[in-house]
Amino acid sequence: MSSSQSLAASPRYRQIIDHLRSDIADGTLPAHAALPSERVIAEAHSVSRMTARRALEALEAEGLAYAENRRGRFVSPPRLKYDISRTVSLAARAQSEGMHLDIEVLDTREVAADARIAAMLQVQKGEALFEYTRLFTSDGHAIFIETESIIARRFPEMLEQDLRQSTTKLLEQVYNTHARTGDITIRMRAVHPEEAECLGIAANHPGIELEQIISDEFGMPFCVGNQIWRGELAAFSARAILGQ
Amino acid sequence: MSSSQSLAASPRYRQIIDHLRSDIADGTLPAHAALPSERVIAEAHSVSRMTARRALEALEAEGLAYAENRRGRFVSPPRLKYDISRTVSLAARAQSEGMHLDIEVLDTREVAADARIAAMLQVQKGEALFEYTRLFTSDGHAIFIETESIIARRFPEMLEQDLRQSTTKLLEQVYNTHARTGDITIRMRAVHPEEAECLGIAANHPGIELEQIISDEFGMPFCVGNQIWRGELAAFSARAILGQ
DNA sequence: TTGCCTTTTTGGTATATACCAGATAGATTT
DNA sequence: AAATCTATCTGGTATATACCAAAAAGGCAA
Repeated sequence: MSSSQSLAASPRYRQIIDHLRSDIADGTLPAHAALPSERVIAEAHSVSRMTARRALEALEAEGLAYAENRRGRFVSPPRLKYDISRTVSLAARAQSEGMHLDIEVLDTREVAADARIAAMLQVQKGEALFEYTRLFTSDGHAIFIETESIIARRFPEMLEQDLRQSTTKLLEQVYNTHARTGDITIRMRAVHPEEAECLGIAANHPGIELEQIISDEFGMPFCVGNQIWRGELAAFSARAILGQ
Repeated sequence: MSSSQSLAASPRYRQIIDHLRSDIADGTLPAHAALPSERVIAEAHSVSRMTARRALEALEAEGLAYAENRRGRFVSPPRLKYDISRTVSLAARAQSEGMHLDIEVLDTREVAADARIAAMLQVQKGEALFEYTRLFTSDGHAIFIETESIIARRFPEMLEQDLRQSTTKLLEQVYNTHARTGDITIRMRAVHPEEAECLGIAANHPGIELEQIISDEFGMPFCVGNQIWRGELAAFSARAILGQ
């Protein structure tokens, strides 16, 4: 068909995007509502399924929708605001703001520090570490996966504790270690296939990785945390104070 | 062909990803080198062009490659580190780290504040603002676009200044206004088609939006900045101090 | 050297088709 | 009521094809 999309008309997949975007904006499609399936859109707009798919994938890239594997696509809820300059423990803060965060422990293990983590924690390579991976959900919807690595000799029996709570609080109450600084790095990347499975979303979903090194009141780092967020759900805020 | 991809073998497009990823990791394909084109990959791996495309798009999502419109796909360079808790002016800091940032002024204009920006700047809706949009590049490669809005009556003749420099410095030297705090919000979203054109990349490219409200030593906000970064090029760092 | 034109290459858009595999809902059986 | 089966829905993977438009490269003429 040689007449399609001619004369500077916007591409058909973009017209579909605009249509769906306005349905989301005006509330016709509320948060977590199912978007029409690829086949339904293809039929309704008289395009091929691949074109419908392109439109839906663009909405995902914009952060307006997310896909659950072979289940369908859904409208993204509002983003969760995370103030990185005031909180190490997100769980505690979310609860104080009326939001409920659930924590599920996916895995716990004891490992030897590799070069990268050893440098961050200022210990020898090979130092024994406790690691645990946890899934944070709200309202039944996965938000991010976190893996923390702590120095084993400093926190004996740590893995026997109940890890379904703020570890900052746990380390304070049980081990008398107080978090004082967090050095944070944020970058964008796609979620790996395994992470996507935990999060219940499609592989290659855009995500934000947040890594933090937590140190005590003496400046000694004792914990490295690595979070991978569903990109469309995160909003990080911080306050910079400019000495000079 | 019913035998393809059976028996838990990974999908063919993922095999192509792995192949290219290792070429990037071991330096066979250095930063900014052209990746093989869709047609070349299709031929080399005996897959259809669409499958080759899926692999390349996944590499983009991972942040390992970027596409320039109808020009080809290229290997991403290392990320630019931006310490948000110590700098408002990225340009000055980048230069001090031996990196050269070029600034190009895309547009300047005088507008009336809309409700959103008025609230951020604590002025009446309709207040006159100066706005300018600038493109930041390094080594000929676009990194992010920034639009700043400042209160016009506080900075007369601002648009007649040379905007190809750190505005923090400019406001200090010309108007004796000192930036003291920056309230920053970071979130992931795709770049809009117009932004993509400025950045010289394909539409829907994953990006990171950084918004900051800059206030003076009296706590009065005087500037709102909005940056949209090519997601694969950004790494934001911050230090949180936990005052309990 | 400069400017122009043509050819080639590149990704962008779009269709039509096919089969697979996980998820789900409804009907049926126990 | 609980378990199971089954048809149907979903997106996931994959092929083959077509034409378009921007970009780049090469050749040619002024």
